[in-house]
Amino acid sequence: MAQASVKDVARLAGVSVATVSRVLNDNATVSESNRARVLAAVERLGYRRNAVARSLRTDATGTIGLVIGDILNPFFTELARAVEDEARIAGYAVVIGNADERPDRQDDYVRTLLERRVDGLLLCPTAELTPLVRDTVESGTPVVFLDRTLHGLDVPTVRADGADAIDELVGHLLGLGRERLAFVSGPAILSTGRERTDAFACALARRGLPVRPEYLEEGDFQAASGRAALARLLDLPEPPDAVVAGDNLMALGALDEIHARGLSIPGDVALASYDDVPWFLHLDPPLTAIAQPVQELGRRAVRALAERVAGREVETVTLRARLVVRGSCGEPREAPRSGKPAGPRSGRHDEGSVPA
Amino acid sequence: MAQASVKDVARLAGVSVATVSRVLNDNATVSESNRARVLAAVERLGYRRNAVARSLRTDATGTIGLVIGDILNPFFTELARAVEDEARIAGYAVVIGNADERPDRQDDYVRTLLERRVDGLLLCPTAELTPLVRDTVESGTPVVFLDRTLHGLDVPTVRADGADAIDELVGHLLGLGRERLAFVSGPAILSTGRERTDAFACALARRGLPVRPEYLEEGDFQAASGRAALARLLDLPEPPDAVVAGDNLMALGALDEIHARGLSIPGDVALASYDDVPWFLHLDPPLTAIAQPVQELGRRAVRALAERVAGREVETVTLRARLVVRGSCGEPREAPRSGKPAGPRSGRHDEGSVPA
DNA sequence: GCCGGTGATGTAATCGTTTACATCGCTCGT
DNA sequence: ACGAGCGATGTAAACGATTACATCACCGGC
Repeated sequence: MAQASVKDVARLAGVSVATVSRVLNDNATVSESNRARVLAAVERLGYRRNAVARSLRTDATGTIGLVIGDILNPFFTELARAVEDEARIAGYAVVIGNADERPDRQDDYVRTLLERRVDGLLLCPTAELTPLVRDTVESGTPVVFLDRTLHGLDVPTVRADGADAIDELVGHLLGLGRERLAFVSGPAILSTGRERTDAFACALARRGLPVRPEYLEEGDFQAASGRAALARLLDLPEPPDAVVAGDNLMALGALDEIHARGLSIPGDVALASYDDVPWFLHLDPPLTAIAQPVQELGRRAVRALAERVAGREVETVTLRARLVVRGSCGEPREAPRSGKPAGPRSGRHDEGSVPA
Repeated sequence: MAQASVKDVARLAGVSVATVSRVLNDNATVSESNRARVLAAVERLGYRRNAVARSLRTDATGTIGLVIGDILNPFFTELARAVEDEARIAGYAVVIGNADERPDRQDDYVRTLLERRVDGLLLCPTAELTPLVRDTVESGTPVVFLDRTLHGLDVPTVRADGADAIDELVGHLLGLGRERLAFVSGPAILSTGRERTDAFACALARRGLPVRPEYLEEGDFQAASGRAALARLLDLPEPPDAVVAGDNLMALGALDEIHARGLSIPGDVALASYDDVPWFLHLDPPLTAIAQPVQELGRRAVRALAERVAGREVETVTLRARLVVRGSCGEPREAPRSGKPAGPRSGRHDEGSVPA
């Protein structure tokens, strides 16, 4: 079932391939009658333009590569969706790669994406700056970093800054009477890991409070590490009365450990998370979280990349994350949607209820 | 910053382009000395093979297209990840498209994927069979359906059958004393929607129980519809005492409505979901769910597609979903490991292939 | 009536590979 | 010593599009 080519169309329409190409790209004047015949021939043959050949000639594939850190992390998933959406609007197809937080995998993807001549690359760089990434950006390939950045490299980056939100969160916790705040951070080698930790420490320092080192746990942005961190924190002689997780997966792990110990949120310990994911709202109590403007992040990244592809310079974009207060730190201030007032409530903390 | 081409490499190595190509594809005999020089030249120039030109010549892109139903649905996300993983192993890159459950969007993607000459297509077809999809499969393009199927078209499909699991779930609920079981189904036009509903009705019928039409709500696999369905169910003069949601998003909506009314799970109403997602485990109580072998689904789909690309015929693959009992229907049985062989519960997601 | 201009079209080169085929030395068997 | 056979290499033709350039017909102004 050989696909028809321009040649076949040309023959059937009784014109030259040049004319066919012209009507296909309508970038030159073609007589109305010929245009009609070509279109008819295209229709008849079910002709579909071969983007591969076209790309070879035009040196543009209409494709961008997206390499994300961990496809199982809802944050990246949502990001991928946003990128996908905006790319579609901009006329790009997206080839996606999951680095799984491993530099070698990241490089594998970067390599095949370059071989495939993507027009540009959206990269959530892994911890280390690999030689390949350095070469790539230095060779002039359009690259934009997303979510994370890498120092020492002049690459436009689209990211969200959560320092203010973290500060606000710390204020919120202290305002609710919490006194022993702990933070479960991501890996310090990742920009997103370090920044959040710093912001937390800063927020405490700014208020003249000490940063107790035993309240600073380092995880790896995965659920298991969050759980382990919580276990250590709760085993402390003087456990924290509030915990902030550095990302949504570690919050999940934290939640686990807290449940496993039969502790209540926020009664025994307050919990909040960096990253907001849809189902945080459906937890009991709903989780207070710092929401990144994920959609906007994706959009801006694609737009920035498109600019780079067009040869224009772009600035780094820094958006702001914002605090979303729910019930998991105590004293929720959002009034619930009205429904039937609560029926019988069991005395235990684990019954489904929206805070009154 | 023009990329080096085979020609440049050939010149630098003092050989012909044919020789360069031969060492690059090591499919013919090349003298050791020449091979070394070519490799050296490749290194020196930082030569990267142009996959576009290569594809044009070889008529293979090493790329597959994946069009999923809704990228925000964790089920599809996980599926995409599995596909991505397996594709990587098989040496394929994945171009992903999010149909957002809209036939026109699906077709948009199919079209550009075909233009880009993907070697094959993995498709979670939307409700309707569009002419484009029909033409595509009839024209001989390798296509494999994933998760869902479309009647009247001879396309191999990789999917999971949940009928047994649903039957088991119904048994479980009845065993716990629930008497009024409701089901929130997906759209009947989707194979996955209809099948689950049928299985539910069947499970009741098989036990001689009536299927009360007011306990059969139809949603659209989105959270909002789940919530609305629950609202209607709970407003019934005689509301159900157990609800099964047809997918994870509708379960989310259901959860919402139940919480909003201050009802307790499983005290006031039992809740279970088709689809298992990681955080169900972290709800309080953890949600009983039917887990699809998502990883395996993705793997098998890619393998099937690879076979089709290689020109071989493949059979439809039907895996089995399995029930995961947690606490949301009452009487949580922790530690399901040993003891009662009540149901032959395979330990892993990855098991239970059933030929069509 | 001639000539330059203009608009429509065709011819052919080109993008960077792969690969069929031709070529060229060698070696080996007789 | 000679041709067959073989291994290594090169030449050039594809693949299917786009596009610079040439061509051609025709028109109107002088």
